[in-house]
Formats: sequence, C-alpha cells, structure tokens
Amino acid sequence: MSSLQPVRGTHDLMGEDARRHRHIVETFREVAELYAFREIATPIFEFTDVFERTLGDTSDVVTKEMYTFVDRGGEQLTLRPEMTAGVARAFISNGLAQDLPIKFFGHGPMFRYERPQKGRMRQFHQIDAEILGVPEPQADIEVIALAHHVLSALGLGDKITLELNSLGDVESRLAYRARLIDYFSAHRAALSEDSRMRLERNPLRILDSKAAEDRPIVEAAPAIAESFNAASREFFDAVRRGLDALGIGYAVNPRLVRGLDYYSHTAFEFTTTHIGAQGTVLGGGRYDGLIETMGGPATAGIGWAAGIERLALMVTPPPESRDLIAVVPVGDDPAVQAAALALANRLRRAGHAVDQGYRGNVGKRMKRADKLGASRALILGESELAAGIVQLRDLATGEQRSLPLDAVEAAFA
RNA sequence: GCGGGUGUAGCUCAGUUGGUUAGAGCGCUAGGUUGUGGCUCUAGAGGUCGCCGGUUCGAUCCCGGUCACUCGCCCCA
Repeated sequence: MSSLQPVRGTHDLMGEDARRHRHIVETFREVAELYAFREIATPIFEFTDVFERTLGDTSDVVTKEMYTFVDRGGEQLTLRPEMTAGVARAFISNGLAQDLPIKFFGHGPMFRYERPQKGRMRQFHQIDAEILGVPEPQADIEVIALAHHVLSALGLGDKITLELNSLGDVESRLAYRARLIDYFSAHRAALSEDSRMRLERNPLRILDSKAAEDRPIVEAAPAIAESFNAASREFFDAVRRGLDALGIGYAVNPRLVRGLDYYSHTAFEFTTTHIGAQGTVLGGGRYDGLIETMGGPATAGIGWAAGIERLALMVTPPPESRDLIAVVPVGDDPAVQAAALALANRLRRAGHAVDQGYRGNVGKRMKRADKLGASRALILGESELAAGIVQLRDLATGEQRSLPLDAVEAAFA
C-alpha cells in the first residue's frame, strides 16, 4: 500500500464511478431545463461570514464541520458546506432582485469535516435547485416536482419515499418552539444526554431523535400543526393539494425538521432504506428570511440539494458507449507514420473518436485496440500507402477489406 | 466527537498454532506468431504482510499505540 494516501474522506473518481456521477449530473441538467431553471456555478469558497450568518451559529455544520482558513491576504474563508448560502450571496452581489422570480440549478463539490461513512464524505457533491422571489406555495410544489422528476428519471422511483412537513411561518415556528421548550423541560430528566443538549440549542431536533429513552416523550409531544396560525395552515394545505394534483405521493412526517436554521414553512426529504445509515438522499425547504438576514432585500426562497454520492450508490449507470476507431500504422517507416497521423487527424476532425497507439508492432496495437473496445481498426503499412489504400478490419466479426485512403470518411459517414 | 469490525501484490482474497525463499486467481509485461486483436501455451515483473513501538533467540502472526477503510451513534445530502 502506498504511503501517498488521499485526504481522509476524499475519493478519486474514475471509470464507472465517474460515469455514475456524470449520469446523475447530466440527467439533472436535462430535467432542470424542462422546468426552465438556469444554471449557476458559484465559487467553492466564500467569506466565512456568508455561512456563519446564514446557517445559524448553533448548527453542527457551522460549529464543528466547516473547513475554514485564513488566506495569504488575511481573509477568513470557508470551503462551502452547502450551496444555498452561496447562491443567496450571488443573488445579492449581482443585484438579481431586478429579475425575480428566478430559478437556479447547479452542482459541485461541498466540504464538511465529518467522520466518513458510507454515503458520507468530507468532500462530497451535490445537485441543487433554488427558486427565489416566489412566496406562493406554487414554488414549493414546482421544486418538489422537479426533485421527484429527477429521481424518477434516474430510475429511483420505487426506492425512495417523500416525507413532508411544514415548520410554519416565523410566528408559528417561534410559538411552537416555545411550547416545545416548555414541554421538554418538564421531561428534562428523562431525556437522553444528546437531547438535553438539543434542548438548549435546537429543541426541534429532539423530535427526530433516535434514542430509545426519548421516543415515548417525543410521541406525546405537542404537534407542530397545533401551533400553526391560519396562514401557515393554508400554505401547507396548498402545497399538499398541488402534490396531490401532480400525483406525487408523500407521507406527512410531523417530526421532520431541517438541520440548518434558515428554514420555514415547507420542509421535505426524499429518503431510502437502500444505502445504510444515510437515509436522506435529497432534502430541502423554504427559506424566506435568508436573503434579508444576509443584508439583501426581503426575498422568498425555496430549494433543495441531493447528494450525488448517495444517488450514485443506487443508480444504474448507462453502459459506456462510444464508437471508437483504432488507427494502426505498420512498421516505423516515416512516411507511413505521417500518413497514419494524418488519417487519424482527418477522422477526428470529421467527428470520429480515434485512438492511435504510440508504440509497438501490429500485434501490440491490435491488442490495445481490442482492449479499448474499438469497433474497427484501420491498418496502414508501406504496401497500402503505395497503393493508396488502407485495410479496414471489423473487430467484432474479423472481416477485413481494403478501402481507398481518401474514401475513409465516406465509408464512416 | 463516541463504540464495533478490518488492513497481506494494481484488484479480489488465501496463509503462517511465532521460524529461514509469503501464495492463488484476475490484471500487467515479454515470448510462441519479426504485418493482425479476442482464445490458448510458456516465462517474467510486482510485497518494507498499513505505520511506530513492545514482548521474544526470532514478529506478517502475540501485545500497545497510531493511521486508514468500514459499520453504527451523532449530524446531514
């Protein structure tokens, strides 16, 4: 084993793994364009402040998972742990409030200092979709429909379920939070150690605790819907009616909460039981207060992100398909070498994939052509060159015939 | 950050109750075929047995630590 190891939690992508990633990103791009989303690519690092201000100063991501460093100019920078904050920052930086509503999709690497596990890397990749400037539930519906469409286009329709909840608007959520603190404080002694911690920092998180001792207490906890005001209730109902109209099945999970602080109203996750402990494959929600928090104009927002590595664990990648032609020069006569080079160049310019081996006799080069999966070989030696022809060999059938050198493109058209 | 499992060739894995030259299959290289791939036959290269330390006459094997991977917790996509 080499002493040159990759950084913990990072991974080299090659061969089939690379194809899986590309398949996911390309499928996402195709579907997102059907929904009239436009691509955005923001920097993979931002001023640390961009994330600290938006993700909440009690969230695990901010308090212990960020890759933060000081650059040579003395700036505090952070490798992005998620995409939404960067998109929101770009929205403000570029004055996009003029163009509302706006729909963005993007993808790329994210970084979190976590203990690596199946489907959990320190550098991981997400696909991401955001709608800005639409306070109506139509945006929630569209964004969930897009997620659902992407997952089914990836062939995962029967492996995932949609869980849905509403956190209510800010007023409702604060009211609920207060009720929860009252309730859980009364049961404080019986709670797990983790949950006692959560009581201080993020009481909503106790709701999705897996600790056995928490479960009966959580079961009897007040439901969030009881704290909804009329507007919150109507908003959630509208989202559900929209999903029903689209025939998108979901399960309301009143204990579904989001880890980052900027969410309100709709929260949703697509989950699976197929990839071990990491059940969430795609998660998102509404973040109406985020852009204002960052110093921009009050702007509604909703979006989601999905982990490409997690999707890749479930996806069947399309087979590698390419029609490759091998150009095989015979011998080391300079005129032959030059003619082979020119032939390969002509074919590439005409849009054909061509491999020309760098060395070896005909046997070696044919072997390489076979290994690369070439469908045909063009064999060119001194006698062919003198006659102005080339041998065309079909590598699947073994049939071989000669062809005028200047008729090759026509034969492949 | 916490708990369990695993580290032997490029890959998948044997093996040594502690003993001198650590194996297989696949892959790779070369040759049988100096102008023809797949199949086949032959030969070869490739390992500080993850790393550091301890016990021992002797450690890849036992013990401790460490690093990495992995499963779960936490968290999240």
